Amino acid sequence: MARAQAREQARYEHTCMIRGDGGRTVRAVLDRICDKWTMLIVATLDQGRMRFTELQRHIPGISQRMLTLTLRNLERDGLVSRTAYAEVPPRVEYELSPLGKSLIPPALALAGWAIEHNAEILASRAAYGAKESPDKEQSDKERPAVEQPAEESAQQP
Amino acid sequence: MARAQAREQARYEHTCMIRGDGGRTVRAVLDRICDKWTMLIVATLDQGRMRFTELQRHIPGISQRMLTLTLRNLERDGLVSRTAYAEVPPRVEYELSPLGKSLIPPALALAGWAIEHNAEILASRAAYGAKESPDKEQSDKERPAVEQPAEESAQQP
DNA sequence: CAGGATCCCTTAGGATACTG
DNA sequence: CAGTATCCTAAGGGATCCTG
Repeated sequence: MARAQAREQARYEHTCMIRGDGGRTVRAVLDRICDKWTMLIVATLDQGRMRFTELQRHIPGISQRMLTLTLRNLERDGLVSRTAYAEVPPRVEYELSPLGKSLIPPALALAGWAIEHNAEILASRAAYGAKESPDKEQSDKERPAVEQPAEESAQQP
Repeated sequence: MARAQAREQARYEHTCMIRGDGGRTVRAVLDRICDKWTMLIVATLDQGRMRFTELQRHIPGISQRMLTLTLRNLERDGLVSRTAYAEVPPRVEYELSPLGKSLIPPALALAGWAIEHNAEILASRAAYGAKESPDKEQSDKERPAVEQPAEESAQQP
């Protein structure tokens, strides 16, 4: 399995990323930022410091395992700071560090792009699905993608 | 396994992303953009139209399977356009669509952030590793992360 | 409450071989 | 050359149970 290692190396070594630096930096950051939850947590914490359970409630789909894990990584990278109060019912609060906050603007840039071009993407996918497989119209379930779930009623059960 | 579905739904439904829209759009885009190769391909194609093999050479670690797959997704989402020439040795060229190009600036924003704050992150991780587990100093291999592989000699074999 | 420890399953993605 | 088809592994991540 040294092969895999080599590949990873190559990915880092090579200079084919958003030009600006070699690209490894960017690659690394993306790897870090792009797991299922990091961005969500950062975005949520951007609304203010919060404690564990609170976070969990603000981020619907997350499991406490993943919350813990991701928070740990963020803490370790210096994006969020963790403060534990030595109280009887334990209380721990998380908060975006300045570094963490600095991630928000670029993130917003991406968000902006997403919002702005969402429709085009949807259209493109529709077109693509239509022309490529007109018969096998099970083109749904292919990928949840960007389609709004038709906000039935935003009320929770 | 309807549970998993429910979770996914929740993730999309909920309004806790980079505020601006509900967040589902962003969530979706991130999901789409953040796999291992999408950004790399987009960045590479930003340097000009390219054919399959060329791309493969420009993106070291990628397998042709992943190249194909990711390209297909990008094409389908309208980020890249594919042109096949009916020639004897088949030739296919890929190129960023306007939509695809529009992704570059926000991507650069993120890249900029990465480059700018790389050092801080590294420092934080070093500090974290040092204080949390001073004995088990196998803190390497934890994550390749952002550390430059000490560009031994950028010459390929 | 805030998490650590386990178990387990799904999936991204690499390796390899085959075709038009 | 530009893929498609298979097979298979590592790992991301969910569910659960347990504790200070």
